[in-house]
Amino acid sequence: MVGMEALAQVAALLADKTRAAFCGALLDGRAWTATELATHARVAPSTASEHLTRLIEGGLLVEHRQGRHRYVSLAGPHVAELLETMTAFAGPDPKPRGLRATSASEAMARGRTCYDHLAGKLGIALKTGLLDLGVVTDELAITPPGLVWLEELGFEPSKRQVSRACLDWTERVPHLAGAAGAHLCQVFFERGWTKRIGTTRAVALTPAGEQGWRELGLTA
Amino acid sequence: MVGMEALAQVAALLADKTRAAFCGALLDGRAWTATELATHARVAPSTASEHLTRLIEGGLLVEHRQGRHRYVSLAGPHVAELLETMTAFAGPDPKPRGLRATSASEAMARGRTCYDHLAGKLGIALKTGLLDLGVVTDELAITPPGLVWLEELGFEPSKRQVSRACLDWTERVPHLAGAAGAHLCQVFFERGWTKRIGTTRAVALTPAGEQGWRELGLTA
DNA sequence: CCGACGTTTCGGCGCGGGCCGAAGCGTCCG
DNA sequence: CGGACGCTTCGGCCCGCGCCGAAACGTCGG
Repeated sequence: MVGMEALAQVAALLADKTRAAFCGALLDGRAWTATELATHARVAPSTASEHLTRLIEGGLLVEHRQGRHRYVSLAGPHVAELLETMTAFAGPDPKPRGLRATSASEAMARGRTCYDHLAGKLGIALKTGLLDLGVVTDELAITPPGLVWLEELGFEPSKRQVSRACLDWTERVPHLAGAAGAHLCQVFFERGWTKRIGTTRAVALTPAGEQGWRELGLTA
Repeated sequence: MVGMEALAQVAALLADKTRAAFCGALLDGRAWTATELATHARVAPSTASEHLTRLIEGGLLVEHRQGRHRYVSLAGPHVAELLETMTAFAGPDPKPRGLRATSASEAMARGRTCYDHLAGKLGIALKTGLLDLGVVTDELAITPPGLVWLEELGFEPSKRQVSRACLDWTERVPHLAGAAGAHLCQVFFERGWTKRIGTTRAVALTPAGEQGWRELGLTA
């Protein structure tokens, strides 16, 4: 037996820094066009096009053509989970250099989306709040009363795993992922409790959000 | 920002099928010598030596020199977890070809170690048994009475995460990993309840093991 | 219908890296 | 002490692949 060829193929897709940068950008959970990604990773459009084709064929990305645009996004939560695990292992990139980059990375540290759930200090605040309320355990499993609490917020269990620990890159502590984390994140956006900062992944709690969280028994 | 270079570096280490095969072999949790791995992956010793150096420098493997031998093993549970996640995503290799290979892979399907815990049908049997006993929840979190049950078997909580779901490659269902899974596996080996088949990763329940499991309330 | 634009295909360049064999070094054992 | 053995280092080969620019195609808007 030799084995592990399938693993090597997936790894090869992520072993190129341009493709890895694409995936990192797509971790915001939104769809990007080919040119946006090319600009972001500083490569020619033709190069980006080839990379995207390979990532799609490898099952990491899905595309969604619209007119002359080619939108791509992560193929699902399982891809986000894969990227999270690998990033948690590899550690974040060092060196945010320059004033602009520094303030941007500070905003990301305060709060951001991690595919479909909240991360950063905001994500940790949510987690500790849920822990105090008894919605989740220390290991981020949903408690029986916690499930009721979630269902009052419109949560419906599905085939997807309810909760999952996702190691926070900046805080170095796990935060809440999985279906429950995604649902809460979605509810917060729908109610205007959280808002994206510009067009980045960074997220902030609005004044309405601070009040809403207090009413739920959470603390920002 | 470009980002994700660290991830790309780790991915590059696993993107080569020879290095991936090394890691796959080491997933049995034991230490292998350089030549054993070279033979296993069908490359020259010189080639293997270079690969090992890179994997060690990358933090995936640790070495342990003993006389003229160079033993290597996975650097820890976090590496096993990384490999599991990637394998779960990539899917197992197809094609076990030949009679010998087929019977070997059937033995692996019946029971094997997955780094430091049980996997295969045996691992799933353990999981469903623990579920029936109320030791773990559906999502593989340890229940409070379950923790007591484990401590009666000599388990001591540590810094390591108590329980974790690990997707079983052959059964396509999660089984118990983490500190609890590792402890149970260790206890079973110590008591002679499980035994390795030859020098492979495959594991079988001994007659003593069947009785022991029954006394604990588990079913094989 | 024409020009701008996003994307794709193709050819070609250059580098990185996986592989081997030969040679050398340290260890073990008779 | 000498030969066998496990491992490493080095040189060299070659393939794969990431990159670009040029050219072509389809879409959109005026």
